[in-house]
Amino acid sequence: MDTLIVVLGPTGVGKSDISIQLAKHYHSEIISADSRQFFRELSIGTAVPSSDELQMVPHHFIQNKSIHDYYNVSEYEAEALHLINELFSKVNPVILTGGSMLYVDTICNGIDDIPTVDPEVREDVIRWYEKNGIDALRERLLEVDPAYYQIADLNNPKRLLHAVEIHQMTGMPFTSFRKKTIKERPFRIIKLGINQDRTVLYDRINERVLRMMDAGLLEEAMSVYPFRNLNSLNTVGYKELFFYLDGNCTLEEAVDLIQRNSRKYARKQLTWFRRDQQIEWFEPEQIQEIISYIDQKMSEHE
RNA sequence: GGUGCCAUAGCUCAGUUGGUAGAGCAAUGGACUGAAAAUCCAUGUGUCCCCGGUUCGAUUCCUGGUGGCACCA
Repeated sequence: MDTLIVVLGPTGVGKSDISIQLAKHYHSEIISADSRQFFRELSIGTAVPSSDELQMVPHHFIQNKSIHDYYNVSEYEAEALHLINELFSKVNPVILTGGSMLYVDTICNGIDDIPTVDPEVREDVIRWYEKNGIDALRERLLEVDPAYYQIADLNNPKRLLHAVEIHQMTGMPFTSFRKKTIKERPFRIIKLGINQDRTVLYDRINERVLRMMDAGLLEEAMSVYPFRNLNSLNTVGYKELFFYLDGNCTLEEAVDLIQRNSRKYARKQLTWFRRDQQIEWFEPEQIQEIISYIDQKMSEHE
């Protein structure tokens, strides 16, 4: 039976390492589910695997896009699923690894078919919101999609904006597209969570940020500084350095902030993963246990 | 050695005209369907440095101690 092994866990825990070991062991290939490693202009701050590592095992969805490209989870779902099926013709299992919760979830459970919003519509709705404020946005949502108004996070402008822009573009309420149906996949999914003691993880994250700075993160940030308003650059490790380059804080403060925001990101990832009962958790050094777990799972109802 | 100031949450500090205390940051929990490393929500009990005194009651006032800082020798 075709099997997708999903390696997930907080940033900095060592997912790449484990994925590479697994890929070597199973003669497999790695698909990244990391929403910032897609961008070829970013490498130090997104901790993409080293060129040595990339040569050891074939990787996919690493630096295959530009920061200037529009990209979203749905496109990723289509492209990644296509590739997964292609890979199954030559390797099994296939390994999916990455910390972007929504992206991982989309591969495992699918995402509803919601129209992509035209850039003009998006611009228009954002301008309207900036002019009229969040109260008006709520009222507008209540008018065009009362069902969503009931369940939406009314403090979160992004949620409200999306529902409104979908309506403006299609004339249909957002909830008529948002079914939250779970798509059945034609392959088995084994979810491996990698985690470790929080203080050890935080130390690792803090050190990794310092190593990124030594490796030239500031120079990398400067090279994309002209485009700092792009969504793809609203990213930990870059936004803080832009803040420094704008003259709003010292470099030391910016590095501090990167460390703190990385820790917060790790915590947020753990919050998301915690509720997923299908995940089997391991420590980073338990590679042997992980392999036996996979073998055991793969031998079940062949 | 003398004098003065300070000691309160993990950190920086506020405050209680005497009725056992609260901000920022850190930390923690949660939400999440095309911007997701994004965005949004929630959570503050701590020997108020120690011993003693005054008081119905002391973290607050007083004596002494300990530690830190500053100035004078």
